[in-house]
Amino acid sequence: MATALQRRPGPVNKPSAASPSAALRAGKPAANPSPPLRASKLDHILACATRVFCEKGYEGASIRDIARRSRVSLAGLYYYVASKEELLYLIQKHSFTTLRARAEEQLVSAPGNPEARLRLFIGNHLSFFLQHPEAMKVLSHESESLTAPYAQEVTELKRSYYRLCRNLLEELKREKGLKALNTRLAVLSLFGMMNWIYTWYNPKVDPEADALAAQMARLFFEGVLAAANGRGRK
Amino acid sequence: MATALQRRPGPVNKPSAASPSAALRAGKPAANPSPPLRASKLDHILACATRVFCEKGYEGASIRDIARRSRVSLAGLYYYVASKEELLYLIQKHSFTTLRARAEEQLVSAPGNPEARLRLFIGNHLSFFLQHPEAMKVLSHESESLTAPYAQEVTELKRSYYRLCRNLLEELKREKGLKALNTRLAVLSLFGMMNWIYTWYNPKVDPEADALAAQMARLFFEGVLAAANGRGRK
DNA sequence: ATACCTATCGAACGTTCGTTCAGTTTATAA
DNA sequence: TTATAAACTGAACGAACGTTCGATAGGTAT
Repeated sequence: MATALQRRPGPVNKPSAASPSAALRAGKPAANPSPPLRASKLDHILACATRVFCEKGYEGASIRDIARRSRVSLAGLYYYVASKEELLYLIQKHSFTTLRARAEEQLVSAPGNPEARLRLFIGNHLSFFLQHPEAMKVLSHESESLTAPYAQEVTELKRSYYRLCRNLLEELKREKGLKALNTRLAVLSLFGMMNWIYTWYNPKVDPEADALAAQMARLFFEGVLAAANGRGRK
Repeated sequence: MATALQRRPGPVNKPSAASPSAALRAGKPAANPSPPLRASKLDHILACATRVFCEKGYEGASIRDIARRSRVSLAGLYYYVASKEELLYLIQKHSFTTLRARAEEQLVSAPGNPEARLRLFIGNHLSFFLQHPEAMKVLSHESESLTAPYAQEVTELKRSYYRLCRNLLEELKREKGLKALNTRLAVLSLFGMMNWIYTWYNPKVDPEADALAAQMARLFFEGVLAAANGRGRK
């Protein structure tokens, strides 16, 4: 999971120690502390950091907030992570990777019909969104908070995910002969609909993921299919 | 323009001085400095603050950044504004107020047809968005950054703007008998499409405001009109 | 001249920030 | 038991933060 990027930037002045996260993920949890934490403490820290970033924003959150929330000492955090920025990077990378992996997983075992495949994509995006609201808010809201070396890799992931969706729409365009369809604009509008959800979704009022996906998909498809041909109304 | 809220919160320990911004806006620019700034220095400061908040985010931006950008000394800023938060508040309030005012202005002198009126609303939102991209990004991105007393007033503005749009859609629903239409979901999806633009819009690649509005409106209407009746496809 | 506002600023206040370091404890291996 | 490395921490570092204060000009009114 850790690429060359993981240890390149940042100070990390003790080159003797191998990547601690790698050491942790390997079988040996080593020490004494309470059983619940042993398995993978980095994951625990990342989960806490996600919630803190979600609540206060990346810049507004302090490392001390995260240390308090995860019940690790301030200095202890730096045993697992090189910097505050790396925390955000790991969160975004992990979220995007699993989001895209799920989408691809659903698509390989799916019908060839472009419209059905797009529906799957939308359903996957929204169900993931509502299953991990904090992570998705951090993904949506802090997309500009990473700098030089970290930002590139996440941007790459984002682009490939966007491309996946746009390719599906372009298949649909070909199949249905929608000459006038601006696929870039349509896909970005679709992402706008979906990613904006974190600003308004209220589980007490709004439908669950499946129904939400169905409604948004219907709105999107009827719009795309009807509007992209002649301008005539229904 | 300044309501009771303007001077209530924050320290402002010199009760003798009247609201400086009010004093400024009144006819007397008073002093010596270069002609271009005299007219309304607060507006100049707000414009600079908007750009800084847009570039670095509210939490990531420092008062010193804004002072440097507006060529006012650090302490000088506090002659015009009580706090950093008031800067954001004034920006958001001003943007929302003029956005809503424009929309209402367009709607009073418009045809009674609900669909045409909604098209006007969308066109107004997008043209304002692309005319003031920095301000709209600050509006979209920093909607959670204000706290107790300030946040309420801006939330109120936002709600009334949202209500304006939703009422238009409910008129359409009634007119066309769209029994199955969830207007809350539809309106929030529309705002999602529109407000997400700040994350991707590129003037070199993407259409201008009018064309953009036309395309998004078409996508939205065809989707709403076709999808809200029976589930049948075209 | 005197008094009084408006507008402005340099310098500092106290606090919080991300990060570091020297040191301690704990678990494993010899 | 002793040596070694992993896991962890209290205390501090320097820098940056939002904000305040005392002082200083210039303009206007008396």
